[in-house]
Amino acid sequence: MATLLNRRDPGQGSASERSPLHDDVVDQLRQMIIRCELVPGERFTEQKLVEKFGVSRTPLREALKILASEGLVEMRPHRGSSVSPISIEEISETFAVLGTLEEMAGPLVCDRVSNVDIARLERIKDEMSSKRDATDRNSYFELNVAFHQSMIALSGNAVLSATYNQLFGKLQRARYLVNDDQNRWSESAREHSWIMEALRQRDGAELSKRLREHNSRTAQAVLDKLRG
Amino acid sequence: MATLLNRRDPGQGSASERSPLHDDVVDQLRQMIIRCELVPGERFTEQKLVEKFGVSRTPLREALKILASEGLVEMRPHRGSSVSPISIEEISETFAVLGTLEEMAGPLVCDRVSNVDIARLERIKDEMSSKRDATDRNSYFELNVAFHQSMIALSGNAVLSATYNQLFGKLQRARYLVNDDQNRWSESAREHSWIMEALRQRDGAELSKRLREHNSRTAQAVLDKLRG
DNA sequence: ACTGTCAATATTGAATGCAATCTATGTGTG
DNA sequence: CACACATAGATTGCATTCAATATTGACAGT
Repeated sequence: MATLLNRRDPGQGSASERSPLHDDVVDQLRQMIIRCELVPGERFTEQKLVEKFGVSRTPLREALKILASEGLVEMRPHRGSSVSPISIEEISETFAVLGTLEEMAGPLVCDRVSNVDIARLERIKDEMSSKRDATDRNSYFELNVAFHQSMIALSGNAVLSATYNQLFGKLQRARYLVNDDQNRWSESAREHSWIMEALRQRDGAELSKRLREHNSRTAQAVLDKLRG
Repeated sequence: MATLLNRRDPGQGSASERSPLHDDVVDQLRQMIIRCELVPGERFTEQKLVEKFGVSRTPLREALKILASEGLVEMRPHRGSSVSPISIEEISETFAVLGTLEEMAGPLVCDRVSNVDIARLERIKDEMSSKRDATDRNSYFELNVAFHQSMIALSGNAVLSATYNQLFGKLQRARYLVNDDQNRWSESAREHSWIMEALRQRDGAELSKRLREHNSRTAQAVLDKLRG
């Protein structure tokens, strides 16, 4: 059996908190679900997962509970767990809420953002552009997450940020499906530049507008892909 | 959010859909926390809770995990669980996000609401008014939850609704503290009537505005209470 | 007397075993 | 031949046990 126990690096001399076993399982399962290595709707028995991860059922079940609370897994009493199906309706609704949250964030971000923050976002954006070849799909993907979530985090509203991240996570699978579209890819890069421009000028209203535009276009691309 | 789905169905004598043990624990613990019977910040050992609820540690820990994902409980590895402290900052931020979500819901609700829906909301509102004596504080409280959550549910956006409910839940404790203020109570009743009026006229923009106003006033009252 | 270290105890994290429940297969009856 | 029902196997839910970690208190050294 493959026991992949990557404990969080305790190498730092500081009193590092060792992560519980189920955290590893959560991270790995989440990635597998996001990358569609586990087919949406597929039911998995606990036995199978226990063998795959080399842990006992207790931490495994805890992991499933967490993923269920994130909406990636569905658990029905006595009937086992399954990967949540991708619902076009739900994806569409999630994009709508995300758009509203980004719009809310715009002015808040512009009020608080520092030049250092902007530089950091620029770096993420540039790195994203450099990772355009198909080999680095996953890196690009992670950088896109970092870009958007870092942006919203600058609002200073931790609840807003957490809510945003949670909903963003629910879209990851769907985004992943559309992540190989080169046209959308370069279009998205341009939009990121637009967004940064509004941010540099600290124009809250304009930032809101551009974020919403970007959100809307991304939603369109993802939904088209899902339907076609 | 998914916790709202698996409700125990009391009417059916058939044991076809029995709810898991931990659901009861979650419901009871949540109420105790919301009603501040468990002091914020207080740490509880699993042993104590096991004795109190008469279940074993396994379902109890599952319950704690769920409450942790709702933000009512904090769990630190090897250091036990505690009731999340009430942070004024967090309460304030949560109100802000809720206000934005209500604003988003306004037009959606007005586009879809039926006369039957309106009648149901009216009934809730009227019942709320009838429960103004201090003996029925908890009933009033529950009805207020039902009023707001039912309203947002009418948006037809399930993700919006679930997100709203989740954030609303995080505010319950703070609301409970201010729930004995007679002035705010009658003021709130008037605002509910205003809101219903905009709804009956299907004026989405106006509904948004009044929802935000109500949200803002409630936030003010709660935060004043917390600070004073 | 104060502080740092170490052992004893308490408490949580994980694993295993047992009971309850669901699902699938096969049999009998209309 | 279709359908209802019963039984066996599989799977989940819960309880208990074992292991790892944190906390508390005492003791020795400065």
